[in-house]
Amino acid sequence: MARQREFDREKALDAAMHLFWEKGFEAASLSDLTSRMGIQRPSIYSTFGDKKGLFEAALRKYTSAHAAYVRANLQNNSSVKEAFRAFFENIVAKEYGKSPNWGCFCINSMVELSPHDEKFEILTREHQMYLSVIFQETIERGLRSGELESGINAKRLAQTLVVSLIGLTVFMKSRPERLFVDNSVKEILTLLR
Amino acid sequence: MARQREFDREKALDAAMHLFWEKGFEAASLSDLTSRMGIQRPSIYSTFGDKKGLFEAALRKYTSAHAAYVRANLQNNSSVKEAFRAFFENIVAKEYGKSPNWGCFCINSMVELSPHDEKFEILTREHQMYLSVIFQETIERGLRSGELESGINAKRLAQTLVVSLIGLTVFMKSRPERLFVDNSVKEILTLLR
DNA sequence: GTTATAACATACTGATTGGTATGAAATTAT
DNA sequence: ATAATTTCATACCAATCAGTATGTTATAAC
Repeated sequence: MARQREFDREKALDAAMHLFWEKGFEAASLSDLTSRMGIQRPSIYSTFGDKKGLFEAALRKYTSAHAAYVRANLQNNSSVKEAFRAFFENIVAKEYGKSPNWGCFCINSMVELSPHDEKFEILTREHQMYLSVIFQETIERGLRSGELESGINAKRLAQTLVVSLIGLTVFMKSRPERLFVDNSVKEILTLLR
Repeated sequence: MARQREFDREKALDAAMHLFWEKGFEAASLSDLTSRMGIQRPSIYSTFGDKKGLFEAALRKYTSAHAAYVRANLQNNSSVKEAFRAFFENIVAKEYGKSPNWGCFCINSMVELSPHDEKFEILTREHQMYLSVIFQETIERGLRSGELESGINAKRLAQTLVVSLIGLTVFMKSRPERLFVDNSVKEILTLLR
């Protein structure tokens, strides 16, 4: 018994996600958002509450898609070492393919908002914890199959790979020589022995 | 033949540095800055040009102090392995000591500004390159003394430690369980064999 | 003491910020 | 068709933004 919505909520949210990803929370203005989302200001407020609410919805959309991407990538390959190698090299290749490099929306948000807003501190941390679990399960698969040495501490190594991934992603935002990054990936992967 | 400046340029710059460190470039307003620096708006503009100029001066002050800190820390210890262990553990302990955790000003700036401003892309990248050189020199000292295995690639390992340090610093902003970070540090340090 | 110069504090600028009030248009139940 | 309801576009709000114009105050050269 009312007028039907004219815009696609998910498409609009996707546009907001990309803008926040590029610019961060502060630098993305409502004017930017309305033009990129293709909707008017009151539609944003009625649908997402306020700017922070929209940001949170966008970040949640990103993290769930990102987790699915990581999971699919690591399950893709029967060899665990090869899976991690391809995963890291893909990320490097992808980031060097586009210019400029916006990095990871979740990591960007961790840097910008975590110390100022507990909600985002938790949200961004939990995503990294989730990635760590995916990594750990993959490593444990390699232990079971005998591909990895039994002396490996799966949890500890998974945590280290998460930290390394964050470091790589952030550092690539400053566009260092690719050799620097490639070297680091090689060295990190030696931990999978 | 003119009135003398009433404020201490370095003290004012130091206050600006800490505000930008906490809030980032966008979120730190001129009103914030004037009140924290203890000077008036025109003094900022006459001394530092504009907001970006002030930010750049603050970041340069930070990076040079940070580089000196890192250098001093690693030269402090005759054992290279011990020096890196103490260095990483100090950083972790320091970050967990204070709440909230503002991370590293240079890394924060890399995330916020590098993709949007080439000047800061270069400035932040060069600082990481400089840290990498310090790390490399320290590793080479360990190779010469025989403390480290001769098979180690000093440059590659130094680059990896830089990436790991970035990852740790960023991740700690989300205040993960300390065990997570401690585990990562232990695992990373196994690369120094 | 006079004059030139630079730093000072105050107050202001136009533009932009996040957020909202208002009324028209559209849809469905009755 | 009418009434009820929700979305829409437009226009607006006070507050804040980065940056500056202006006039006063202090200093140094002469």
